Amino acid sequence: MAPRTRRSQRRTEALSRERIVEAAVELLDTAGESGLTFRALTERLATGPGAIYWHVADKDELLDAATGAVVAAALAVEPATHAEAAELAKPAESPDSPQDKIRAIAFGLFDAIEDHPWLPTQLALQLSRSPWGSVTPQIFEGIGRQVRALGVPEGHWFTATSALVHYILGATGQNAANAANAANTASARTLAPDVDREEFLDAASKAWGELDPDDYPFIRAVAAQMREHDDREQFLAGVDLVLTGITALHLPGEQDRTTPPAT
Amino acid sequence: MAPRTRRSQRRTEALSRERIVEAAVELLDTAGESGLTFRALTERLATGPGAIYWHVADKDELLDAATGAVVAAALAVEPATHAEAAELAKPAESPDSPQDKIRAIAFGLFDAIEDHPWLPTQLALQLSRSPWGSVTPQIFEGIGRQVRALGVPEGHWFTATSALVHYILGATGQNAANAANAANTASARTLAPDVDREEFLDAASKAWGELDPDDYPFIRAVAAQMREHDDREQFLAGVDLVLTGITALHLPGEQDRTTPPAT
DNA sequence: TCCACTATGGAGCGGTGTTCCAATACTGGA
DNA sequence: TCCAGTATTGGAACACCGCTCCATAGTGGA
Repeated sequence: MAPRTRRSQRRTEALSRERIVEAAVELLDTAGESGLTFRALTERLATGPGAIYWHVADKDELLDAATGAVVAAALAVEPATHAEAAELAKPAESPDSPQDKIRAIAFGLFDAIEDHPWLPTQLALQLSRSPWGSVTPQIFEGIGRQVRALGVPEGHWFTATSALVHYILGATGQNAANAANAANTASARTLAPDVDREEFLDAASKAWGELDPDDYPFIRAVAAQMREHDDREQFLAGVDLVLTGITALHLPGEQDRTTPPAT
Repeated sequence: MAPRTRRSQRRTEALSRERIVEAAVELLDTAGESGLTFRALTERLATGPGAIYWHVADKDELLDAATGAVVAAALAVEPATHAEAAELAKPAESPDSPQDKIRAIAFGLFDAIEDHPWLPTQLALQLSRSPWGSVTPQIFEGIGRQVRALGVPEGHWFTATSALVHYILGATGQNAANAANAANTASARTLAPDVDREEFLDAASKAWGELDPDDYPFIRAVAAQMREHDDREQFLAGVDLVLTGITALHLPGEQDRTTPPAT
């Protein structure tokens, strides 16, 4: 059982589930997924494993909680923060449209991986391990409300929402690797603009380019675009693609409100 | 280094990377992800860890190889095997259309999780860990060729293919949990039709239905559909949704060839 | 004052991935 | 045919992990 009431102060700040989760997130951020260890955690919190296990059942549960906390923070950001990206692509569209809100959620998660490179892996794990956990529903709910607001008929809510969520989580995950590289060196947003990100993409697209041309003609063909693409733009294009599918399929009267044919 | 030439027979079948990967897949299938242990592997192959490490660098590399082998097998199945599902939804469409081939690939992977419940987790992990590995390109290439065949302009190949691949892998993953349950009891295809699958979905949708109605109104609303939906049908609907987005966005002249407005 | 209960920290257990190394199987050349 | 020398093997040992168990300390109520 967990502590029920808050008690008087101790010499050191009392241990709590929140403090543990917070420490776990920091460890994940600074030391990577393999850095989150009960040993490291006990050292950081100046306690023993037993104390931690009184607040948390499992390492899995701890990972769940850490992921949930980060996702909640990412979803709680002011939607306007990410409006730039949305307006970047559709200046003519109402800024409060469900489409824009979906894009805002998507970018909220997309941007969260910059500080938390371990996020996509955990999201993917929890999606395929326990979809009914505490974190997947957060995302599903956020996207789903906007799908409903779009006017999608109720019978298709699940499919439409799933398509969006899966794309967002998948694409976010694919971009995790480079983000991890960028984050490992110095503060991410500084000038020195991703020297090793280039290096990394070089290696990746080189690896793809070196695949057997007979077996992988398509991949070799897109390897070039891979190197030049802008992550956020590409990501947004994918979200809009799914949005287009939803509106074209379920809102026959409103195709014009979605992305016009690309240039 | 790996063995270069095949040698004469030994008393026991010579150890080889193939034999190791094969054993790993069997262990994963029968004992789950936690069942793949170097100890279990050495016992099954009647050897020591050192011998295995001469053929395989890492446990990660072993998992990669196992995943790659299973994916290759799944993609190699006769496309007609899964045509049923495609025709189920669009009897009027040419059976060899790129759309149908994409659906066939999707169902190939979808069906593979029945025998290999660990697949989606590994796919998700490798997608977010090393997208340039040996398994992601296989899927990307297969889907990408059909995207190209659809007539999508080259500049959008990457986005369109990504959207499809991410949806397929994500949705496959989400369905992994129930499949795992179904597989754990007796042979999967037998009569006794998923007693515990129902049980499982009950628990899942019940858990969703019990979420705080104030925080999760949307999820509670779809929890009902969740229980009744047919996995394959739902999965197909998602694939078609993305396909519709692709054609509507990039092939303005051919919307009529894709899914008509649902009933 | 005593007691039941919450909460803590540490010793230690079983198990894991991995390394290291001595011993063996095998090969090509003398 | 024998003999280096390399390719391959099996097993002991290591460092580390998640986790359990337990003796103990703090706390509030009777």
